[in-house]
Amino acid sequence: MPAQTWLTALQENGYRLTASRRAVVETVAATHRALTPLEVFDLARESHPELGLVTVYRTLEKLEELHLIQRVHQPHGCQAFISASQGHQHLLLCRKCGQVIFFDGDNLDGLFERVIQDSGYTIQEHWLQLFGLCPACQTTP
Amino acid sequence: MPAQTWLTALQENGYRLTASRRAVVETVAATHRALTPLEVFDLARESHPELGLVTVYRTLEKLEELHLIQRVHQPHGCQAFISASQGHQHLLLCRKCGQVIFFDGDNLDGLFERVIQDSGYTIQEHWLQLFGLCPACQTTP
DNA sequence: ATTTTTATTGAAAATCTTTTTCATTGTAAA
DNA sequence: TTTACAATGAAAAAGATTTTCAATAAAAAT
Repeated sequence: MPAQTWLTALQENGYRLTASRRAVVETVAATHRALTPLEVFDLARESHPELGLVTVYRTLEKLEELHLIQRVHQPHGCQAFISASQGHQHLLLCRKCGQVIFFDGDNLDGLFERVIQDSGYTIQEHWLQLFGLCPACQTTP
Repeated sequence: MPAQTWLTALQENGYRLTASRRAVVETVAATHRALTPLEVFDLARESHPELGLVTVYRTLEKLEELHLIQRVHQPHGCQAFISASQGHQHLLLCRKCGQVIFFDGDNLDGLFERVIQDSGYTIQEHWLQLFGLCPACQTTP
């Protein structure tokens, strides 16, 4: 949502502010579902037709590096991105419309503890994603 | 591990038993880390040099369809597969050597319940993956 | 304001991965 | 055996992503 925040973040990290980047950022920030690079390209070109696909790839790369967006993994593919508003969050995706909502799962610690005990592994990172139907898509068949 | 079981499963589902399929199945069944199609190809060709990459793709597709293998999602890519021994399981991956172990997380139900309440979504499926270091890789820097 | 420096851009080409096509081969059923 | 047709591998096609490069534009220096 906060397109301006992202632009500022890019600038603060030594990246220049360009019309192309602005178009990409505004597109991703305004969309509440995961978008592939090609989808970003098509949407962003509506407001900035000169945009090149390469720039979309490069901008998404930087946004991911700054943790402003995160990759969404789905059975069909894993090249879609969505705004990663606040820190580490888990995803709940609607299988029909693609709408994504975030939630945090604080109570995973007990499980992790058990797995660490049993396996001898150290745990550095985790992914949790749920798939289902959003309220709207439950009613429309 | 049970290469023969997989071959039987393929046969029972109307697929023919060929030397190429055997080579792919044995390779995946014998490996305890996720393999990409290309890695399967290279490994399987050691014992069956006539194997074509296309057949690897096609065989992996069938094994996945029969739930004998499952896709492993990692930051670097999501085209790797690993044996899916028993039903739905969660993954714990070593970031250094790639070794994968499975665990089940029965106590996620409370979390799911809360998310269902809060979001209004129905939940059909979930993915949980942990990343860390296996005991061996913790000591070798 | 103007100039200078240099990151960024988009088009085209190159790379990689995956899928399709198709004539040939090999498996399983008759 | 013979027959039917699923499965194969090579080559081509299709897609996705990355690299190259000359031109451009943003920010810094003047």
